[in-house]
Amino acid sequence: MSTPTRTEPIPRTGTRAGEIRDQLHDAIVDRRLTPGTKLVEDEIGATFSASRTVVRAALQALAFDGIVTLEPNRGASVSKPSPEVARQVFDARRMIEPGLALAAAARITAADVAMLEQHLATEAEAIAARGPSARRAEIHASGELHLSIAAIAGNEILSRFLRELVARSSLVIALYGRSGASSCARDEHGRIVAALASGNGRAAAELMRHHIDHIEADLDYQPAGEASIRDLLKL
Amino acid sequence: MSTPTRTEPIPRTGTRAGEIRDQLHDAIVDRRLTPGTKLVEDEIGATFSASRTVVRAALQALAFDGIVTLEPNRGASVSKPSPEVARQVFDARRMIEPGLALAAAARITAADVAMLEQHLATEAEAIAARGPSARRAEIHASGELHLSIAAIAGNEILSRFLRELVARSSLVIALYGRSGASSCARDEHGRIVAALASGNGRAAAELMRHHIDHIEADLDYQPAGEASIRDLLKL
DNA sequence: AGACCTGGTTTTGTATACAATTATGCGCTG
DNA sequence: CAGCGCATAATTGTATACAAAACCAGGTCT
Repeated sequence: MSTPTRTEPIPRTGTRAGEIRDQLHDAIVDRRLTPGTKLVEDEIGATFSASRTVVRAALQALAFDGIVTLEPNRGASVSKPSPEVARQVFDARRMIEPGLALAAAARITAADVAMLEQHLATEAEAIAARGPSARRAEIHASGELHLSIAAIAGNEILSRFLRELVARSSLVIALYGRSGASSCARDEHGRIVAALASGNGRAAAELMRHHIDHIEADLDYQPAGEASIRDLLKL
Repeated sequence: MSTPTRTEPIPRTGTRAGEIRDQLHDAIVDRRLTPGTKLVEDEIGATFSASRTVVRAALQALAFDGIVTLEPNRGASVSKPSPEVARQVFDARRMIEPGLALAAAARITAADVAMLEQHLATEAEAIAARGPSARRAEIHASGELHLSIAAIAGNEILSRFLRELVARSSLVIALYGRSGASSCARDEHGRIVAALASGNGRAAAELMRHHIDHIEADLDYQPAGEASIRDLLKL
């Protein structure tokens, strides 16, 4: 390999696949890698100076999360959730997140409130800024807020579920979103945080439910790609 | 779709690793492999005549489901969920399953009802019979009923979440259960199915919530193993 | 022209080899 | 006889080799 000497800063074993998985995860969630992109094992391995063995482990992990699709003998690619799956993602979020908000309201501390408001500030900053990098930061901050609320609720299993749902949501929005209701969403985020801060769990849960409705309402479940051709011919 | 029972489980990599994963999954869920059991790659490979490569993929998949724990450089073992994790499992089920029952009631067909009643019959049969094999069948049937209700609700993502939660529940019950409230549970299963069959979603959801409460009430969250020694010394 | 074979190329699936790490057993010492 | 090192065995982490499958391009036949 390219490392004849043992000067590696972090030679931690077992962390290599996790590193690659996280990098790919971030790249997919903030849309540097868009749905449908082929993920060739050799390329990724070359990029991260790792063997296919560890790359495969990383891809498998992402496949479990549903954001990468593995087709036998055909390799991995960034998932393209169907409209049906997209609906299921938001149904699942509607089922989980209001309850999570309710639980969070019962356990939230002053430090938690400060952290959430920090997230809001970061998000506002990203929204105000221009450029694709700011868009990525916005997506990241928005997801982070939802995940932070889940973390406050204190259930790691549900947090993990939500992590998957948030990641899949990003793919769904990339495919079916019609731009710009983000500012609306940010305002809703503020209200949710306010409700949580005042300990009003019921209100937070209700706001969260509406928030998810609004996000989904901004989508246009027209199948992308080949189906759009078919639809165009019909019109 | 008003799908039958067919819920495709989890993304499959090859077919080989999936086979091993499913076999191990079943073995863990119906307690032929108990919490803490070491899972050595070579042994499993020899058992299934497969190389360590595929075995590792299978173990990784099970680790992602939370029923196998992977410690770096130390290998895999059947998970021993802590009382804390156990509580989180049931909290998560309380958050998901009543809503799933509600959704199922709105979509259930006559064929679905017949299938659920078939499950009830199988379960009753297993309960009546003696021996460890019957116990395994009982556990299996009980889990299958919950998963079938999820399948009727028609959300594959939530079905997968519940699949994980049911599997983890089996580990939790193996560790902290104090035997025999199963018959009680079966009765509750019958009532839930009846509510679903009559289209009474609210009732089904409420019954489901209580059912989960009852399952958890039968647990004794005393840490097994070393902690019990400590407790014994204190008494 | 279009469908269809066909060879070479790419990419994945699986096994295996070797290095790194952890577990184990045994003799030694006090 | 308990405790401690140290050599050795087991086991995991990672890279690589090779076979099978899919992909691609060009040429042939109808």
